[in-house]
Amino acid sequence: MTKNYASEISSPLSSNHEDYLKAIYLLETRGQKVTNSALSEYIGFTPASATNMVKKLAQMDLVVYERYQGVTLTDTGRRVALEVLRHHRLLELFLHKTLDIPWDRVHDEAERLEHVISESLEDAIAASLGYPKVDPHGDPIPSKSGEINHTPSLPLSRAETGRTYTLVQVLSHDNERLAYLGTLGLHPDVEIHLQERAPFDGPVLLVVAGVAHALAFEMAGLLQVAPLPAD
Amino acid sequence: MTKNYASEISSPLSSNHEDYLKAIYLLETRGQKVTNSALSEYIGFTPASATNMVKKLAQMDLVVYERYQGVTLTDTGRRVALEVLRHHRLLELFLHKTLDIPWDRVHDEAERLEHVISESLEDAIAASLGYPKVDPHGDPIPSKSGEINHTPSLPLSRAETGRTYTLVQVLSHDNERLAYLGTLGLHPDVEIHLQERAPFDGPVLLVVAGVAHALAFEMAGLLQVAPLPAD
DNA sequence: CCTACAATTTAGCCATGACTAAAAATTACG
DNA sequence: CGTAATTTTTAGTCATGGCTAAATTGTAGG
Repeated sequence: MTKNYASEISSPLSSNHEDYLKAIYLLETRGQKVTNSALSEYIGFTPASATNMVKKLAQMDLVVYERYQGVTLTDTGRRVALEVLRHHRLLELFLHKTLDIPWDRVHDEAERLEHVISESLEDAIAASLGYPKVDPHGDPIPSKSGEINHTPSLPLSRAETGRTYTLVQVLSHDNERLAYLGTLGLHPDVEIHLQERAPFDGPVLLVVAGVAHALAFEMAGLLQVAPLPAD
Repeated sequence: MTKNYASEISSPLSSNHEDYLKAIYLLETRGQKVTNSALSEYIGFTPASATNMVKKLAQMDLVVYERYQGVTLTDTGRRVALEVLRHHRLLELFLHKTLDIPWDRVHDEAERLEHVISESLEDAIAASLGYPKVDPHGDPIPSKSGEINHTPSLPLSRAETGRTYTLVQVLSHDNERLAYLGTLGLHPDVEIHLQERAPFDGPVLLVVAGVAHALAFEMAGLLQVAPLPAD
């Protein structure tokens, strides 16, 4: 299990180290400052444990940490986080496409597998999938060198009525929600016609594959869409 | 990662627990009594560590352990060992067939993956492979209910000269040895004609796919063969 | 600007499971 | 059958990384 980032790092990283780094990355992406309590809530440990771990990550130069001020990834830390995220998303797609595992069940499995696959297995998986760019939820898969490109998109809840969009990304890892959305045919790449929006952030009326559905406002906020090219 | 054996077991098992149980199973299969030092050597820890762990496994009713007398699997312990072994061998075959990973590189990968795949992923893998009976080395894959059938076979080093055999199993996990055997075309299911044997456990002359090779006695001892049905 | 409240960190505890060194039991041989 | 050599276990240490409770720091409102 020689890792790509192995050369840059003093001591080997546990699954937990990797989970923390991944969490910090994802929280940083959300924009706000990453406090230890936000981090602890995200990973499901107590704030004290997060402080503890963050200190260790700082010693390894994976994060910059100043007491009471929150935490930031270093370049090396970001490399690690992106590698884990690459593993995760490649695995999700692989499980979905190669083993027909429904998109609402790939996350938990990938969550464990991501920490134990070797670089060469990662490569083999990427090759067998044709070097894909997004996972089954439309989340971008970082490249081997750590680049990640976010396709421009907007939440369906803010889109214009009367227009047709392509669904590019579903911002949820909640199994039940995903299963529900799946029953409506709402997967990335599907076309959605936005028929009507109730006022005051009310539900949304949309048409997918000729069938009309009502969707709660907050649910529509999870659906990132892009206008059709010729629209 | 709800395990099949979960219902029978008090506390969850770590990867290490599973590795110990698997090792005990494999050593038991070899026939001799499983001492803690044999066990410790097999798994690569000190004898003291093995004693330590064996005590814990005994508390969990996974093994029967009597001081200075070695260790034996209970029925539950054997169930766990066979489940891990099933994971391992299914994964080896899956990596080999689905991702074209050479047979001399599947072992180490499977060694880590076996501890983290869910029962449902195990099922999906087994189904996608058509419920196979053996892994790429010819080792039998235990069934979901814990049955395992050893095809009758004999080591090539004890076979009769002048006859043709089917290679059914290669008893080695050493990467280099496997790679070497692979270059000779020696994979399970291949036909081997045993041409000649040097006396006093000397090398063996055999023909594989029309090509003659000399093989050291000990290497031939790793090749389990069965006589051709009509021979 | 000072106090009260919330967020954060520290201190100290626990379980896990490796290790070494010393003690105890077993085995083997004269 | 008793003693020496070997095997095995025990005792005690360490690192990891979670936890709770207490102390500290930051922040917001009067």
